[in-house]
Amino acid sequence: MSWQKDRRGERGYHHGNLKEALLQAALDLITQKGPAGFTFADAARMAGVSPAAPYRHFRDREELLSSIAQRGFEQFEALLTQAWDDGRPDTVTAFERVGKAYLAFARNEPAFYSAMFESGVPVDSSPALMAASERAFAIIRAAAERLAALAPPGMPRPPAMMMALHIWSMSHGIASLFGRGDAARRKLPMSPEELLEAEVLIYLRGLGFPTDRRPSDQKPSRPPPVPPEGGAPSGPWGTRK
Amino acid sequence: MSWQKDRRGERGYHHGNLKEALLQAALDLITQKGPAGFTFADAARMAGVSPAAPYRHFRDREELLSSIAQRGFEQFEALLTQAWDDGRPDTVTAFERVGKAYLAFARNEPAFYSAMFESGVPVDSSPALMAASERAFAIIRAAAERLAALAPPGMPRPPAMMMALHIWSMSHGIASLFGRGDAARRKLPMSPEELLEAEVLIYLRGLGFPTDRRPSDQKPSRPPPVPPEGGAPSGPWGTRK
DNA sequence: CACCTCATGTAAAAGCCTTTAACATGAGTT
DNA sequence: AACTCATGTTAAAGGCTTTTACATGAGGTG
Repeated sequence: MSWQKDRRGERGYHHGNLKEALLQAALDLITQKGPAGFTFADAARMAGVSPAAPYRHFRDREELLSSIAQRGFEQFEALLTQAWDDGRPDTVTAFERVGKAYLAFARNEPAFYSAMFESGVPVDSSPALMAASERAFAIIRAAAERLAALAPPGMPRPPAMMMALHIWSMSHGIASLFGRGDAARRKLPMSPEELLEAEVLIYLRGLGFPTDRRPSDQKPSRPPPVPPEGGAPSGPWGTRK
Repeated sequence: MSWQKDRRGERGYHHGNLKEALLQAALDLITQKGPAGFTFADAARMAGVSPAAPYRHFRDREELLSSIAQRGFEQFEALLTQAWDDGRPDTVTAFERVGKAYLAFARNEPAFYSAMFESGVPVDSSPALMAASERAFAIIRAAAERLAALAPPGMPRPPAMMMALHIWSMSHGIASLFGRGDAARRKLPMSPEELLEAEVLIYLRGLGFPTDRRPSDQKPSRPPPVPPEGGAPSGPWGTRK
């Protein structure tokens, strides 16, 4: 925030930090009007420069969008990394934190999120973007890898890569359909977080994980054949019918 | 196709079927250049009318997009209905057909799909759009309802609505991330269909469904505690490790 | 059949965006 | 002090969107 003109509107011929200012302006605009509504000229205006100035920093409007998407993936990766926390305190807990972080990102950074996934910018539009995207996914993949190692033996077990893609698609599907607090298009009878948590729990149970509550990291000797004796409600969706 | 001008380019002052022509043109344009690249003027040009003509049929560009999205949902609903086929020959088979239909729609009708989900048009932008969207989801919901009724007792069981949302989010997540053959952004080590099928199978197993192969519609008396004796590989992802 | 009228098109114009080209400034270097 | 190159500016071409005023002609009326 310190790049701003010296106090009152003053600013020499040169901006001093136009690239950053443009990225920030674009982000704000996307937040307000969606990735489609954002305009190169608007961003320039917001930064206080002429409409041609941005071309010194970005080949065109799409390159700006792509840069934003790239930064989005970088922040996304940081957030996921932090959520994963290398699997502490236990793999499953950390894993679910990653899912929630995914939703949190979509909700808290809708501008980034839409630049990343809904702006029409192809991931392969730049190698840097592609790389950033892959680094972010690598976190999910690493988490899936660890989780896969815990899967009870004796159960058919998909490759870790596939598990990672499953988790990614669940998170992404929920975030896309119901995720953004503001642009939330559809009404839900529950929070996206609850929805995702339940989905992941059922999925993990399908892989043989015990899911009655926080399981420890020790592999169970067998898959849990039956829910906790007697029929007390379990799982995140309340009482069974 | 019969509305066309009388043979060779001739066309009176009036077009005769401009609204349809515009919708079709827009669809073609979106297919080629994405929902962002499509232009009102382009559609007019393609239909052979002046740039102002479309305004006699659509309030603005967004209303055209919204109309396309609406038709998309209608076709989507029809496709899902057909896939579901009221649960024949058995609920699980039909259910998986619905998932595949979802992916097929995304792949075969990318223009509709992006107008529906990625064009920035909010579902609540028109009551008709909202209604069409809800009718499509209702198919998934109905299928989930039937499936839920089959879930083995003795297992915690989420509401059918939640199951429907889970299935929707899985399908949508995969379709969005990996779905479009052409605009396919990311490489996958398998087809989206395989990915989704595996995901749904694991999910259903998590709900206590037997998934070793086509289960019949009769409820099993107990959840299947252990995979088929002996350890022959099962499930859609090959041998277990 | 002559006449009316209204939906549907056209033309023209205002306003905004994008992008390029030619020119201006001034920060950092020598 | 002089140079130079990155970074801004102005001007202009070309599109798109949207509105306004006007034109056409299809279908209904008497």
